[in-house]
Amino acid sequence: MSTQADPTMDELTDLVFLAAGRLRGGFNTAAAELGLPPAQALVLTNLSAPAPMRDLAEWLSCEPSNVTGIVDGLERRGLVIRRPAPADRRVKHVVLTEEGERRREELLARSRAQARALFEPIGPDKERLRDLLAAVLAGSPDPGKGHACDR
Amino acid sequence: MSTQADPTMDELTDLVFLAAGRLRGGFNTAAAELGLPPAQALVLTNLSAPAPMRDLAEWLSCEPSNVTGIVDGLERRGLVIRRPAPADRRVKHVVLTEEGERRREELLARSRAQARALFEPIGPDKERLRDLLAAVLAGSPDPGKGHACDR
DNA sequence: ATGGATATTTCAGTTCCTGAACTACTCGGG
DNA sequence: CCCGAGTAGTTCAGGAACTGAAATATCCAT
Repeated sequence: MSTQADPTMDELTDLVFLAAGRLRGGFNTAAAELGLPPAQALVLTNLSAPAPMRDLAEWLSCEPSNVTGIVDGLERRGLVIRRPAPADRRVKHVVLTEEGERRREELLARSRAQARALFEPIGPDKERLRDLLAAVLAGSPDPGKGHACDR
Repeated sequence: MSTQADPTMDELTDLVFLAAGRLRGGFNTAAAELGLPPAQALVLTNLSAPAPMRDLAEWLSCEPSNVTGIVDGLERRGLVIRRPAPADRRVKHVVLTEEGERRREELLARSRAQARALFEPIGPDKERLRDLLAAVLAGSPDPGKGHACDR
């Protein structure tokens, strides 16, 4: 296993970060326009259905104690409520309000528009790019601490 | 310009975020092992040569006032000093100390190792992936606020 | 009923980040 | 030479994200 510099590899990591940065920049801008800080907006996108705090923490790759604060913010803004799960009253489901649903749709729409604009240049090669990235990610298991935050 | 859902596009954005998340997770872990918070580690990697605060802010896509705090942290840790530029005494160059240089090398080594591990699965297709991403990024200009932070 | 797990919260402490106001310096024109 | 416009950096107040440890409430198996 060589430890030499690998220019292609370095370019590749830079490009992945740059591409993610563009997407994230667009997402954060869209979130800000809707009056949402990044982490709260990120959680919102993940609420296609009610979800326990625990799942959100796992999805965000962060400590559960952190999720408390983020969901507090969403609750303050009236976009979400906590509903104790009937089956197990320890767990609380985070559920979108009507306003939360609206805000989420708007956020997704804007986010997708950003993505479309970014990937426009390669047009037909979209599938090829997707397959390559999928192969990369299928390769090694998630080592945790991915930290989706600041999408 | 259609506003319909585009499954390929959505997969693509998810994959880019996932890939970036893996890299970032590895980077943050490496940084933590070296006793550095993410943003400070990130700045460290960008100091291949002394740089004015201004340039760092631009590279990070953040406000100059933010860089002050980050560089303060690096200075507290003795990894960096501020040196007024002789040509223009308004600007301060951020310069690595000996220890800073060592820490930077170690950080880069670990970061590159992570990247190698991640991209291993696609082996020979590395170049193809790089070219596709390069094409994507060459397409539209940087709208700013990319926020490289939390690499 | 007891005790060991699990879900969430609370709290203290750090880091990151913005926007506005401020200091220090540069540089061109009168 | 001095003045004013512009630029680099800092300071300050405030918000948001994050961790780790300790506390609370609940579940479940014995």
